[in-house]
Amino acid sequence: MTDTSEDGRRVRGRRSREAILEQAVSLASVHGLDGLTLGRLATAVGVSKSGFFAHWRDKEQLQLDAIEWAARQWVDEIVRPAFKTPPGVGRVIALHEARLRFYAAEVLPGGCFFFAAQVEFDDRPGPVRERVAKALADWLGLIERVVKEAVDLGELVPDADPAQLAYEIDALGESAITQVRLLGGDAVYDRARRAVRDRLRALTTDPALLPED
Amino acid sequence: MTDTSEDGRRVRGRRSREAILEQAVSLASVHGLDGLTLGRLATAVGVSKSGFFAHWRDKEQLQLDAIEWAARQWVDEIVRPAFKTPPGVGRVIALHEARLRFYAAEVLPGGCFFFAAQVEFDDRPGPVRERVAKALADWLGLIERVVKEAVDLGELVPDADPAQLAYEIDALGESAITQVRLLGGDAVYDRARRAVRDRLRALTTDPALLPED
DNA sequence: GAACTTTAAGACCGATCGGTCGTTCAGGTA
DNA sequence: TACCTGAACGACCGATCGGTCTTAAAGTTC
Repeated sequence: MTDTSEDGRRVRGRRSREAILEQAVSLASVHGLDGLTLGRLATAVGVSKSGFFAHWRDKEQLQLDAIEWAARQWVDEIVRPAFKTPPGVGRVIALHEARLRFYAAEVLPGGCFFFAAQVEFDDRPGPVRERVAKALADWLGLIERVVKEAVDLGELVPDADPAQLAYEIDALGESAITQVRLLGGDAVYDRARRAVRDRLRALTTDPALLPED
Repeated sequence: MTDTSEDGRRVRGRRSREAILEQAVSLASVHGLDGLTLGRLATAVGVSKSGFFAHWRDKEQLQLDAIEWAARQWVDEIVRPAFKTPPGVGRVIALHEARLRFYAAEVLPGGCFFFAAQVEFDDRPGPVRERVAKALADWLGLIERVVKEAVDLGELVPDADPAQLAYEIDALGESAITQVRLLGGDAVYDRARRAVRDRLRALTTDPALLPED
């Protein structure tokens, strides 16, 4: 019996498992990974609380799988679309703006799953924290690589520091979601967009590579 | 009997009230304003749970007062020291770096009280949310005014956009605390510092106003 | 159809949540 | 002394927390 068999029981199980995970990520983006209680999740999905334990050993396992699910979503909705833009400055901008579009589209009711998870677990040791840290490191590493590509292609000046720029681009994108949710106003997204464009404009070898305001 | 009387009972009450608030801000910086449970707080302060209700009607009132306390701390530890630097670009930098010093000094065990509160309450309606939103708006407004001062003094080019810069400076400072806590490494603070210096250097009328790297 | 596996439900557990109650005690007033 | 006020306590409340146990039902294998 292989993993790819079509055992009707396992198919059913996998479906409800995925339905639960999707709801879990949504709920966690609002209430946080800790505020994501089994009771809330159960009623939201329409499943009995004890039914969870057929799929996950305990809440922590559920949290870890929810992170995995959210990471996949992040790649699908942000990284992959942005990578349709060819390497270079354009791809750096595409990555940043794909993130802003993801926020603006309100894919998750709470705005940003990872942001909530980072703030929540940055000082609580354990596997969840480690997984969240890895997600952040991966994301920063990804930006850094895309920036480095642009440098290697000669589209950014050679002494542009990819790690430094990765920090700045992430920071300028991250703040948008909190400010939008707390203070409202579309101006925030414009500022986040403009900030990165201005920053890159100062470092690009050919201003024509950048879109106008 | 005036408010300034020295009724020993009220003096005692005020002292324990302040001791509780201080602990509350510390705990909330770690566990969040919601994870700040009365039981945890009680044992941390060494007070019985029910004793709280002599001072606060309910948990929400305690949360609101904790925010007030944290706001005062923010002013005392960051704004006031930075304002010793005279108006201009120097004060803009002083404000940003005072914040980073506040983080680096680990004044609060959880890093940043307001950051945690913002992420937690950005989508939960109620007075706590409104108070947190006000705190953010005040902080952004403060940066904006300090930037505007620098423009008016001619230290920044006239078309520098204070609101835009306020967004960027806040974002570049905010990200530091999460990254430091989650990934560690002092390089993060250096990046946050350098980011703002570079940004201002591009807009200043006199490079001598800015410190070297 | 019997044996077995997987998903899911219901009843229930001890712990903890925010909060109320009546009481005690220290400090101040008459 | 008698009385009053404010701070703080222990006991207790219903609700909910994460989690366990037993059982039923659906699907697969022989």
